[in-house]
Amino acid sequence: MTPPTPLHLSLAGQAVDVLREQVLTGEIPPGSRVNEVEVAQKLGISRGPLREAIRHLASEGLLQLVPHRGAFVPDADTDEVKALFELRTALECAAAELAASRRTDVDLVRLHEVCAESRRNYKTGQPFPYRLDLAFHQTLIDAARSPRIAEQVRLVQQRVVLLRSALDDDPPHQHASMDDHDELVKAIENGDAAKASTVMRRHLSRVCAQMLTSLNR
Amino acid sequence: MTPPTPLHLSLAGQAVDVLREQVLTGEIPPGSRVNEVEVAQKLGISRGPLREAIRHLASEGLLQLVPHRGAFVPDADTDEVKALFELRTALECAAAELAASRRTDVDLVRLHEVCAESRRNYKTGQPFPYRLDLAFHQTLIDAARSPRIAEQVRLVQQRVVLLRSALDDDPPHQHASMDDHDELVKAIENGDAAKASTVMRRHLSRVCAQMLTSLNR
DNA sequence: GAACTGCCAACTGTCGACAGTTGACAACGC
DNA sequence: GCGTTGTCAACTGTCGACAGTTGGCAGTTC
Repeated sequence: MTPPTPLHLSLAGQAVDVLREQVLTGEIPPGSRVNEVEVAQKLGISRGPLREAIRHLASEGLLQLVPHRGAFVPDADTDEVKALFELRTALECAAAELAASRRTDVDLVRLHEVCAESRRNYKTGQPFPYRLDLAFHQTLIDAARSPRIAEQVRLVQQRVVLLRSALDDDPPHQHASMDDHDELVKAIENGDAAKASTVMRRHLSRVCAQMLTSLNR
Repeated sequence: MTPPTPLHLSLAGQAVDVLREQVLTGEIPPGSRVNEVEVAQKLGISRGPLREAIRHLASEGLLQLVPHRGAFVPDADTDEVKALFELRTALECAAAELAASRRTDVDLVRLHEVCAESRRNYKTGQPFPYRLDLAFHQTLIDAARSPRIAEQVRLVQQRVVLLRSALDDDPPHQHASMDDHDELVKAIENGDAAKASTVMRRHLSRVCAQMLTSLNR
């Protein structure tokens, strides 16, 4: 039981969750417009809370607001991918450095576990699920113990997911990614911040390059 | 006259500007609450646009939302300062590296000019104005030519300004800061990304330490 | 006197309606 | 035919009012 728990999310909060899901899964495709009255009716709420939800998602970069025109799902674009990965690199390299000096034994166990699951999945011959890639980076971020950096990384990763859905990207090259991840864990385990940062940079640069290839075809 | 110019910022947009100013200058002091009806009346608008403005500022970190209680100006707090400067260091070090490899001659002129103005100000014996410090960092960020990083840096610096107003911080040590800035410009001029990053890290760590001292007294 | 209970005012969350703007299409002039 | 102008429907921006929640205060009980 949760006695005085306001598990009662506001309508705006619920709308944020639903809309975010629909945007990230591509249910609302990139480039399309979000009609306030239409969506509000569909969700069974009035325009007020929905507007708040839209503005919130816009602040996360999942929607673009145009005055008097409405909200649009941003489309993939080369410059945006580059700019986003420059930000992601700055954040995640810093996180990798911090993780190397702050990680606990529990963090290491978790990191190894994610890597192990990736290898198990690899043996099945199935494609590398984004879920596992995200899980790895999430675990690493947590090990860095820097709430503000973690917050920003989460937002950036969210936008990367959106970009992927926009350009139906191939799944990441599992073998290369797995090796990068393993090397990262090793560096973090050894407390080698410089190495961790270098590996992370190489890893992200590879992922970015792949997305740019997907974009230009 | 501005014929078809939509220089006509929406009421919500105007409210954002006014409120941001009031929060950053401490006119609405840290810890205090923003009453929707009261402020809306004062601004001569209804609660709708004001709510949007409040939510927007909350997404920038200048206000904290508490369900069913309202919006509060966040108060200074040691952990928050540390976490914020970890984020700022990650972003500005990356920016310094990028600036070292991307800066144009015009960028260098601008950077030198800001440094020169700081030295001129120093000779007058007046305290180091935040304006000059901000101008330097802003110029450096522009030279990095990374829009997403620039955007985040601006948000972080804004929160630093808020923290300063919260703990009526001493102005930065002009001499040390000026030296740091000069060294940074030199590294950027030489295209030495590693050096630029190192100097920036030292600079920010010094500024952070000073803020923490101000906080504990 | 301390703890509990029930009320109350203040405020936020939500709604429906009106006003202003935009983009598109049709009518018009050349 | 092509550019211009006028009109209109659709949509966003804004408003005022109602409903639900919160924290505090008075009253009650032990």
